[in-house]
Amino acid sequence: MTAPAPIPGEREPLGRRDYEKELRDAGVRITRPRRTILRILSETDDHPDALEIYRRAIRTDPSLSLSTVYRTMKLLEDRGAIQRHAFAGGPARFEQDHGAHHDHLIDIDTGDVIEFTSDKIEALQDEIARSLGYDIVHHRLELYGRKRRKR
Amino acid sequence: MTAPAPIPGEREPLGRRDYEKELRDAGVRITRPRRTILRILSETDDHPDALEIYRRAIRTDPSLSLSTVYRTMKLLEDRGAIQRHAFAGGPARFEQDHGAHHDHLIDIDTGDVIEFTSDKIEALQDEIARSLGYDIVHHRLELYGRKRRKR
DNA sequence: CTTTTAATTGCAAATAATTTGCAATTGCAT
DNA sequence: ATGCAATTGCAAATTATTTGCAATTAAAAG
Repeated sequence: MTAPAPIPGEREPLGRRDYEKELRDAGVRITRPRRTILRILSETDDHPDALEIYRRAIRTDPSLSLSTVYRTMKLLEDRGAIQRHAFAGGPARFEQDHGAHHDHLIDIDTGDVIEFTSDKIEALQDEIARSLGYDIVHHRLELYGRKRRKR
Repeated sequence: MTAPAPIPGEREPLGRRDYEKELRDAGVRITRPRRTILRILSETDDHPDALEIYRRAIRTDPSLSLSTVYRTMKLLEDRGAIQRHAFAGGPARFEQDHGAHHDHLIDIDTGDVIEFTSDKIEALQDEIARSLGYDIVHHRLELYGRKRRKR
């Protein structure tokens, strides 16, 4: 399958990592299910969970199984190709790792996820951890909010 | 594990909240299991999960069941008596709601939880959400770290 | 203090999300 | 093309939590 033509006006990442090549070079076999899943991840801008990835995947390859989705997510996470997020009260959701760290604002009404970054917050986090005698290995900052009503 | 240090001059709840009375006044029946669980929560400074609360509870009342722990946690959460935290990759952990909001630093080696607050971070979060057109309903800030080795 | 009765409980079974054992299949180096 | 270890699909297992239901119990009423 060829990648679909880019939709005019749609946001596209500037430089896209070639995960298929990266993985192959790392000695990972590129199988049909993996190719399918990688394509789905590269085509989406949202943060689908495993079941949603599975649903999209079987449109292309009906024999692909949910366990393979889970196994592949694990593999991709370990290789740094994707990020796993456990938002409040729901299944894990995934997104391609596009390099730049960011935090999330989750719309509690729709489940929509908006990404943001704040160097100031990052700096404050480091400062706090240091003052408590710790080094931060990773962190999780999630804002759960509701769209502000115009008034 | 560590409660936030009381800030001198700042208003703090004088004694502990009397949850038993609060709940009774709210029309909640005070049963043996509930009394047991409330006592366990009030006696601990850590963030136990449901199973751990259950284990501690059956030392007092061996007939108490895990489902009752879960049901009681739900009830207490709804009444604002406890807070539920879903730290990365594990079961929900609970703590009595002692009023003051705080965030958590989790020791990735031991599971220990250190509480902290930062007005600056809170303010920045509000600012970010507002700029994205949202009002924050709640948030989650967790730092996962490792104790700094002296050098 | 007994009666009354609806809330609560314990237990087992159900769910939800994810993982795993295993035999069959497949990528890819030869 | 061939061989074989990696990978897959499927079903069953696990983990965390919830729920249906009959039995029990708190607390209101008498």
